[in-house]
Amino acid sequence: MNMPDLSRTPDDTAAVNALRSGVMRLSRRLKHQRVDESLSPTEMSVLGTLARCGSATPGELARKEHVQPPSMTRIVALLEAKELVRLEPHPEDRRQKVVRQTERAEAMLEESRRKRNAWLAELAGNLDEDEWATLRAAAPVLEKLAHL
Amino acid sequence: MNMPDLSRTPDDTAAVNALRSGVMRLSRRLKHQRVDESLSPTEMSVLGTLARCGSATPGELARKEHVQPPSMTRIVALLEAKELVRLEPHPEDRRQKVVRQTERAEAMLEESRRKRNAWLAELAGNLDEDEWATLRAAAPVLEKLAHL
DNA sequence: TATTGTTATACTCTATAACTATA
DNA sequence: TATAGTTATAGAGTATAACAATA
Repeated sequence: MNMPDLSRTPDDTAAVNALRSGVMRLSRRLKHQRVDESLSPTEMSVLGTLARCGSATPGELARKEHVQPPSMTRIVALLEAKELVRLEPHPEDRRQKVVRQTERAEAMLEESRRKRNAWLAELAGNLDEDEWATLRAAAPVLEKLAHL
Repeated sequence: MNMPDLSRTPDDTAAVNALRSGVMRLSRRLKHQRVDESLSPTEMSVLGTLARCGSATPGELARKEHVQPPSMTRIVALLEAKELVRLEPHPEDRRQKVVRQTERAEAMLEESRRKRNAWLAELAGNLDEDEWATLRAAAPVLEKLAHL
């Protein structure tokens, strides 16, 4: 039956709470610590996704970012206005569109990565080596969890 | 000088990106997966904080949740309307107030913990033991990071 | 004067519902 | 009929600015 194991260890409840509260508070701070004031966290995330995938349709992006299609329409429009993405016709389906990042987006991402790294590194400077290693290991798992 | 170490390892940039994107997406999903539809994530977080600290002033809560004071005023008012917190006069400073959780909040938190645990456990069921262990270890570090 | 908290107001992000065009 | 995307609209959550009460 593939039952979810609800009682792995006794302290899982505490871990779930800490995870939720940590994620929520950190996300609130990340919103403020945006590098480019004119780009929302989701816009940044979309650019990151495009950098990895090369290109995607608005629908695919909406599913990946866990956002509703109308929200993605708006986000893509904003990114296009800033010349960070380009919209091309879909080769096989005239209903769909292909979203692709521009060279400008690539440059901006590089710049933004540097600044963000500095900010988080400064924050992480208050962590000891073990704690940082834990976090680094957890990062990909968090991403996986967010996608499930 | 206590310089932040910007170059701990070469893959830190990737880790920072994964951490940010994972945190943002997970927070978006967490918002939807709220147990009690009538309670926002921050309201839940405030209740969690109060459960740990016993009591706090609105100002302290705003700082802990990384929210501006006017936002906390509103949140506390909403919680009070739901009879989940009680406001008492501050014993030494008549400008301040003391926010304290009610018995009702305690019961609700217990109920909510159970449901959330089930939801996250189901999600975490798709992770293997190692991944879950990593996440459990990372949870307190995430909280620490959010507080820095 | 400085600080705590509140009121009034506006903004950002996202959602839902209804619509258009294409499959 | 079903699907991809858009338009119009509303709502939730937070912020900033201006203010009141107390220190």
